[in-house]
Amino acid sequence: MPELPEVETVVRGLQSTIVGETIVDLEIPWEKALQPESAYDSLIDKTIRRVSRRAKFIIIELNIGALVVHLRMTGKLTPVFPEKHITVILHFRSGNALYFQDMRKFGRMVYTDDPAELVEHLGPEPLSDHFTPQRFIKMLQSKQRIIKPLLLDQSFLAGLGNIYVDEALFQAGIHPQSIASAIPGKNSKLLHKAIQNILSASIKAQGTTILNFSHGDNQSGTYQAALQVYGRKAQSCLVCETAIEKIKLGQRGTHFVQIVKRNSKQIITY
DNA sequence: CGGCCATCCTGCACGC
DNA sequence: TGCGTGCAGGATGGCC
Repeated sequence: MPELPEVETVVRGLQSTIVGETIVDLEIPWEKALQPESAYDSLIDKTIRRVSRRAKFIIIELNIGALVVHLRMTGKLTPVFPEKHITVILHFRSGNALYFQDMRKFGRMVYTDDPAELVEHLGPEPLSDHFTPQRFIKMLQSKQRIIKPLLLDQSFLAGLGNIYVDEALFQAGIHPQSIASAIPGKNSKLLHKAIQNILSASIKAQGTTILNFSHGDNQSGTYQAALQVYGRKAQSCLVCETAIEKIKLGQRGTHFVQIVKRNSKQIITY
């Protein structure tokens, strides 16, 4: 499922393929995927000026307004014709096209005059200069919530999903059920560093590809090879050989190990 | 405010 | 082989 690094990878691809294209027609095989209803008319004859990202949202700026896209679980934006699960097609004057493909149909495209409004509820970007360790420590200190669901809350911190949250907590040696405000500053700082390191490394690897759906020359990332705990239930921890546990936390599969013995590092519940 | 649940969807793994 | 069931999950919204 696309999280920040995967969306960043998609955006970089789009920047070199669709900027400058003018939309001349649309096909909408799955009506719900494009909103509002008036979007069809709004998009005709619009030219793509720039493509950017805010957390997991893709912002396709047009000469008037913008198309804000969220891929959710299984959405993909590709210039290559996908055989199945197409929800929206943008046809360009050049003859090229952009296909919105989404097996589970959760993804959405929204045309808006004011894209900023659609992303104003989001917390800080984890890789921005504004997201300092000091700020993160303060953010955690003010929350009595369980750390894992808190990190998944996009209004708290924007861009992390289930995979990278499990990985970051493991790397920082913090139990996913810890109460945020009880985590010592020193460990919050480690978590901040883990979040940034993991996201940066994953962007470099062009993201994580967990589910590859048979055929499809999808541009797949390689970060899955670097995952330490996600999807490794009952396998042994790569640091200490303890079996990785999987529990349900806030309705999400959650992977962790109780104790990491080597380096005398321990997964601690605060 | 936080916790919990349902909703949206489909494909796949599983048991029989 | 094929059927039924459960599970996966990002975001939102309703309820307590």
